[in-house]
Amino acid sequence: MKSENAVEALGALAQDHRLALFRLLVQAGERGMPAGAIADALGVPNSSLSFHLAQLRNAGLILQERQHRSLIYRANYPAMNALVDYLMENCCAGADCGPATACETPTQERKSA
Amino acid sequence: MKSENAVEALGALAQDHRLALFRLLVQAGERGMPAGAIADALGVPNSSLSFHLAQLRNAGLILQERQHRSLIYRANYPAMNALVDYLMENCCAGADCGPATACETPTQERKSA
DNA sequence: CCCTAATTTCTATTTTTATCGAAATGTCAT
DNA sequence: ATGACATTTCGATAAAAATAGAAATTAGGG
Repeated sequence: MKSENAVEALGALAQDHRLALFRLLVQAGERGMPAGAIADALGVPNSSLSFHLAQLRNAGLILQERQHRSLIYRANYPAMNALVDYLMENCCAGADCGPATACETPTQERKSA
Repeated sequence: MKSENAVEALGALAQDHRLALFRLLVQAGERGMPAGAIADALGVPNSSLSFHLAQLRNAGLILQERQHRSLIYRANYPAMNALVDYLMENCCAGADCGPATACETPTQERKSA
């Protein structure tokens, strides 16, 4: 992961509404949520929510998919993992300090886990 | 961890110089680094560095300690872990997706690990 | 004590970000 | 095609953050 991407991702998360939004999607899992339901859950006007969704999407932290009339958003777990790994890279000057996190979901299911 | 703290911490990390600075300290380990050495490593003017150090410190991500004439800064690993845990809390709608990260160092060494 | 070194605070300027109403877009149902 | 719904884009305003020089602070060495 490049520094620029990490800064962008962190910046996307560094805001009340967006942090709440991202965590909502993280907790919602692979199924995701439509924009309208998110707006209701957060109590943010549509236009504002749309702005924040775009920020998170630009940062690569969430994914968008159309389903009928709604746009469904879901967390990009690999991106989240990459960000956390970047933050903790080469942690602790070589001291043994536990494995890096990973959040694997059925759809992703690579070799590991 | 409260939402406010998380936003503050993420905001502190969402900036080129500060992200580089934090990662530098994360990698430096418990020994930490004096402000001057950090300024050299990052090529940032003292006054700017001081500003950024204060941001990270306010966010609780780094710790300060005086040693002779220098101020030594080091990463606050528990704070980093708490932030990551907050981000990933109740991840994946109950799907099994690996344990939360932890970065433990000799000085911290609590019950776990 | 005084001098030097390390770092921070002050101040002013520029750049970036958040907010939300109103209008535009795109999608489906009839 | 027409109407209704879900969501985004536009535009203007208000608020927050980054930058760096110069002055002030703090601690140690002689």
